[in-house]
Amino acid sequence: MENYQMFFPCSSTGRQSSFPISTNMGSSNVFQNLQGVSSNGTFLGLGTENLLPKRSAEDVKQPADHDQHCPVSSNGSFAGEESKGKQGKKKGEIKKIRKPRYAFQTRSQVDILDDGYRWRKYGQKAVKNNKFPRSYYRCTFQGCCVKKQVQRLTKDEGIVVTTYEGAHIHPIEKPTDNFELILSQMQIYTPF
DNA sequence: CGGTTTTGACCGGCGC
DNA sequence: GCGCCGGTCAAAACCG
Repeated sequence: MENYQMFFPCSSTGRQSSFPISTNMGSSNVFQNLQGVSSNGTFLGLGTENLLPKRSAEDVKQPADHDQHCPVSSNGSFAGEESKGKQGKKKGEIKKIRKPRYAFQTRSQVDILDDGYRWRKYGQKAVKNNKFPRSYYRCTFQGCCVKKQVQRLTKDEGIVVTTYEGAHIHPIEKPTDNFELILSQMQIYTPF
């Protein structure tokens, strides 16, 4: 892996903090950060807000008390119980609760950034106004339903946009290289 | 042989 | 109601 440049939208404080992690910080790289990337309607509602229909905004009493109500069976085919009727529109009281999503841009040659977790790809879609497909990944740890999607920008194909959804319920399984170090430094520099 | 990727189908939300 | 679109499913292929 080479040099990373990450931009974190931290809207909890109202502003957004961005700091590059790079070996060539000197180069002028002023990327629009994620909440502005929606110019083509590709990425919407990023940040710490829940992507909920606005009418159910008051129903969101439990933001993240127990994230792991995702039924993950052992062999990857999650939601295995409940029969498998996909069209059966199972009991409707459990609404689809969107977890907050966090995204950052990375300048990298490769799409797959080794962040220490193990991911399984479960989908890939072509997106409008973008010649690169978007890949959908899910954390393979049992009970952990963190998802991420990876997409390369058309405007600058050296940039990979990674969007995380949810929080891991387990430590990093495969601490590789210095990414853990980078993460620790990020916590140090984070202004809260 | 078990886990992962691929890929077309399917589903729900939303705008018209 | 219909069609578009983003997201997910799941079976088959792939791979170690």
